[in-house]
Amino acid sequence: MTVRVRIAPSPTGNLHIGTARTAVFNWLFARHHGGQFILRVEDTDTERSRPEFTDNITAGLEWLGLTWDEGPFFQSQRLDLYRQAIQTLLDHGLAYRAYDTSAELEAMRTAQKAKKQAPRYDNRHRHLTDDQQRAFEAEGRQAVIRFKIADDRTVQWHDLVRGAMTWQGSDLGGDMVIARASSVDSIGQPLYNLAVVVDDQDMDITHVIRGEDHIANTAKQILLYEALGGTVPQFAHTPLILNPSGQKLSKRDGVTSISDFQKMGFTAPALANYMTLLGWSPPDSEELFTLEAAAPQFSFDRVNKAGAKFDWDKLDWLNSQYLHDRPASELVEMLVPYWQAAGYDFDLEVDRDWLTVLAGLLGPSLTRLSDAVEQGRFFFAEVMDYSEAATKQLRQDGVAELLTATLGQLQAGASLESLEAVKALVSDVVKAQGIKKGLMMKSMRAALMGDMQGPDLTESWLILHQRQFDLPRLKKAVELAQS
RNA sequence: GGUGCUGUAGGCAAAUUGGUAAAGCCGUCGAUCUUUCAAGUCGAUGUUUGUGGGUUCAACUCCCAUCAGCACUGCCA
Repeated sequence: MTVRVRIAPSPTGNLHIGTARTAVFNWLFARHHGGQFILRVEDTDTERSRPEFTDNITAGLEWLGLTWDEGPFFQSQRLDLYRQAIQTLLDHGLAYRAYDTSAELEAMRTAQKAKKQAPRYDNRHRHLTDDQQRAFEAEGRQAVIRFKIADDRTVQWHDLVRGAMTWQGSDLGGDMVIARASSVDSIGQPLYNLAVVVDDQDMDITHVIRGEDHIANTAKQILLYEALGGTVPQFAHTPLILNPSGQKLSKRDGVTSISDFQKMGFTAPALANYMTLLGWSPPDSEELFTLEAAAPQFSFDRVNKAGAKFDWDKLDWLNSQYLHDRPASELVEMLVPYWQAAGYDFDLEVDRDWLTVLAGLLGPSLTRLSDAVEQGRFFFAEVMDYSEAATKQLRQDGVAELLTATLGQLQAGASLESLEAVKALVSDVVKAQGIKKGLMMKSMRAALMGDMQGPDLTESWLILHQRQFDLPRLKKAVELAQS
């Protein structure tokens, strides 16, 4: 039997990192076993589901490289299937209509809480007589459909991550609602637990891999599988991703959606790599890998049981590792959108080579792609402001002369076609002025960059020279040095 | 309140069936390289596996108790 797994996001928000990590594990497991990875959009909640979220989710999965083999399927298009299943349960006496109003249910729960009892449906409508039913209908009440859960039933399964799991029927909250309220001659909107089981069965899902917040649902779903006469898949409940205080990472924790990470300048391979490391550890302890490389090694034996706190430092480090490895030609493609968004002045067509060199210069010092905005800022404008430290440097003894001499060479048409030429010019000035190279370099850094730190000076100078920004900057620096 | 799950250094984690705990990574600190920053390289730092018992020659691994955290407890998914 081939492995078939699925990711079943609900389009009630953008692709969340928790969902994405679950998708990663599913994808890895499918790839490892040469199985299929299916995308199913769980949009049975028509109130909260939105098409733009579906778009965000599919785009995010694609961006991460989590390509699916089948789908996307939409639950909203499969309602007949669910209604048939519900009808079957009704016909077999495994489900029934309950006429409780929300006020009645609320009153029941508050009473239970007051008595320090666990809130649960007390199955009060499980054995309604025909007369009672007609009476409720006469009142104009609608009915939900509840699936019977026997209190004395014990549900057990072997979880691929957690091992033996046991759940008592009485702890499942009473007979569960599987269809929303509707008039008695119809079946209302099917609910999550029912739809999931029908779909997983219909799609021949062999392994259900999801977050551990679904453990209680699993017990309920197993009962539904049995009632519907299908084989029960295997389950793997993965640990949750936690915030710094140890709670399930949620929207309240700030950045949690994949598209946000993307905007912030994280690369897909680094993010995917990091998500894989959250809860799983590779057998060879090599922590830098692609999803493709991880797949052959992936198994639930090495998935941790405890939740994992999200760590920005490590994500940053992973991202920087990917960035430092990228060739300039590849890097420039990733950086250009950020420079464009920042409104920097360049023409992609004519400046491509120049931009590529710049990307190569900045690459090794980038942590996030967005860092290229700040780090690249002064390459895109003819002149810039001078920092305090730079100004101080420019006003040191001998600096005005040194800059004037350099300026003179440039104006005399000194050619700066290569790094060697720049270096030659530097040593010429150093020799002629009888100064230390350090003073020359620091002063030129101050003059050209307006700051005392930044990327390699020689390379930066060459890049600036290609845009003819070095001359005006030098002029301005001389003025500053003499003031 | 109930049920379930989890508990190894600041974070992620490793440790085949009990057999020298903390490998590896991030972080932090330092050194080094360099015109600077970052990167890189090298080195240092963390201390007994939530706690208390028990079984055993031997326990992170097994048993009991206890504490804490988290998750779930919807006509959301």
